[in-house]
Amino acid sequence: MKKTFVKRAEIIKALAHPSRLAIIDRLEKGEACVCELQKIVSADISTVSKHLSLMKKAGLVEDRKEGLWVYYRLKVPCVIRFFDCIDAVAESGNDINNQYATRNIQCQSDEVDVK
Amino acid sequence: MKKTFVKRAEIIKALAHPSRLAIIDRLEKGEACVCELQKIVSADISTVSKHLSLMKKAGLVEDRKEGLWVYYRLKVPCVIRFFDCIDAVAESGNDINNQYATRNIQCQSDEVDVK
DNA sequence: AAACTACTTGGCGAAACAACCAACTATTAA
DNA sequence: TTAATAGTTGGTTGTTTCGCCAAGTAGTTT
Repeated sequence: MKKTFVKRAEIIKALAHPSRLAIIDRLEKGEACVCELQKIVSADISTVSKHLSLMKKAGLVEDRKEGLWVYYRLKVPCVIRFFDCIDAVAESGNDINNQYATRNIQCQSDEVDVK
Repeated sequence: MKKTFVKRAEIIKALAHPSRLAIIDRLEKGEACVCELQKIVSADISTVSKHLSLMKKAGLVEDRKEGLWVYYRLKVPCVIRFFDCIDAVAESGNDINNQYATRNIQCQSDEVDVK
């Protein structure tokens, strides 16, 4: 398995959780302390902390300590842009006549499977 | 937890595996039968089949049967574009002095250059 | 100093995931 | 009809992930 795919999967896995996506969504607006993020995902603070250290390890966020608080922020904000595409996947879920004129596949769209 | 995040996580999870990323990479070039994809990921064909049905369930791919073969293709090709960003995360991984001026958001880091 | 707050880490049980093998369906070929 | 090929599905086993609790660290306040 090519190393690139392993590395990519590692990072994508760090995105693949509702709470972590909610955290990222919040961080798009700027940095936040763990205590604030906890309120957003409403889980135990230790759980939130683990989500954050996982994302930090993956390179998605960085942190900064100030007094009693630890502030997290997005490290590579481009991830946000991706959600439009992900939402498009979600949308296409029920769309049977979904044609992607884009190069993609020279598929005969009459073969679209019916669920 | 907002429903959007759950749905997004479901789709992103379907991307979060090296073999599945390798498959998507291949499908960018056009549809392929399971037998071809198996060669690429070199796993048992049943394993590959399960990866595919998982991605199909998530709405990432569609299939088409022809004779003895089942051809899979990307359903929403935009996912491919995301990998540039993911690779940027990978690149930034060891960069300790990666400052996004606190607010990090307005930064044009979307332009972060890869490879 | 002790008490308090914000956070991290270790550990545990439950659930989800991954990969294989075996058995099955479906189509084609002999 | 029998055999062969392509793929899917069920079952098992081992691994990873998740979320909580309990305990620990590190600053802050009194």
